[in-house]
Amino acid sequence: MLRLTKKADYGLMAVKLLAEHWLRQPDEANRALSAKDIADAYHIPPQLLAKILQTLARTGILVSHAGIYGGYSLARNPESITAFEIIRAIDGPLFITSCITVNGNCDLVGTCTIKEPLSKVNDSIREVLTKIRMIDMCEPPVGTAHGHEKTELVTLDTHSH
Amino acid sequence: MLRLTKKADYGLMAVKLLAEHWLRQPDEANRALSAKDIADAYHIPPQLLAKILQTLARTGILVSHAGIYGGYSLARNPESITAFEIIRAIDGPLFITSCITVNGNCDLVGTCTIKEPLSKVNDSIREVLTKIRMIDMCEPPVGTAHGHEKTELVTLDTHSH
DNA sequence: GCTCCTACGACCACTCTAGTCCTATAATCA
DNA sequence: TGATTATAGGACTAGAGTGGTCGTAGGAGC
Repeated sequence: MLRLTKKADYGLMAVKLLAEHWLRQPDEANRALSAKDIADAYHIPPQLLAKILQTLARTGILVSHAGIYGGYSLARNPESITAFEIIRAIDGPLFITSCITVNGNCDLVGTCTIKEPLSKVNDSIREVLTKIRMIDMCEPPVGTAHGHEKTELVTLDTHSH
Repeated sequence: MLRLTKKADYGLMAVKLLAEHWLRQPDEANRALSAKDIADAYHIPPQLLAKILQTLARTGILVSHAGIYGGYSLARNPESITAFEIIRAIDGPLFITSCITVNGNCDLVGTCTIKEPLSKVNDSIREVLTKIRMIDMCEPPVGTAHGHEKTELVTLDTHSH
């Protein structure tokens, strides 16, 4: 239950990578990564990721640059971009129940009695997601200093199966 | 995004009604309501609700009584039943990302970098839902006293768009 | 034995998700 | 100018999940 779509997952991963790239590139010029670069890094279908990045660009979270050496980069610095923004841009507005919709419609107008208690859950989730800034999701040790390997990012999948 | 299924909605509404019924019926005998009673009260498809209630009975949240004057009633008192239990019984376990699954599987094993930050979101949501007890969702003033209107619950849809 | 209820498997229409394909357009470089 | 590399976005599709129905079996009370 309550699963995000894969698109939102992909979007978060992409923006996280762009944020890390941003932190490693002090000059504004080289901050762009192409959709294909990001897709390759995570083994995501490139065309699908491209669409997601386009959506994020349309929302103003990313900026796009067409042409050779083009790609996507953050529109703002990664401190001001929250997980909530990204998820909402991709998956649409947050409504935990079928009752609560953009215009307040409900199939069960008048008979639904759980709308009010669950709208608090709504708010809580939004709050939690808003507190997660992209900079918080980046790898802490700044990277370039001591032979930062990409594979180091993979630390917590010690699962079987 | 992050919407519960209608089944979970229905389940919550049903258990809420059963909880209120429980509070109004001091004697254990008359605490059961049939699936049809509840479905009629909320204009929910009766057969669908029946399945939901069966699921909740199988999970131990409700107890069922076949035969005439049968139906469903709470298996425990409404203070000890949480929204989380009900939702999980109906919609399955809580995993916000496609990455986090029951056995830790991930399509993107090794490349997914957002699993760890989002598992905290997972925990937060679980905590919020666990704090909501069914008794908290019941109408406070015992209801029958002063012409209690259902429509009063609908208060927070002042959205445009 | 009749009636009212739960129990449950099978089935179906519909929507959403994830992904592909194709064409158009913009920017850079030789 | 033309080739290349990139974004932009519409059309489409297989498959999964959701919401709901139908039919049948069986338990309980009168």
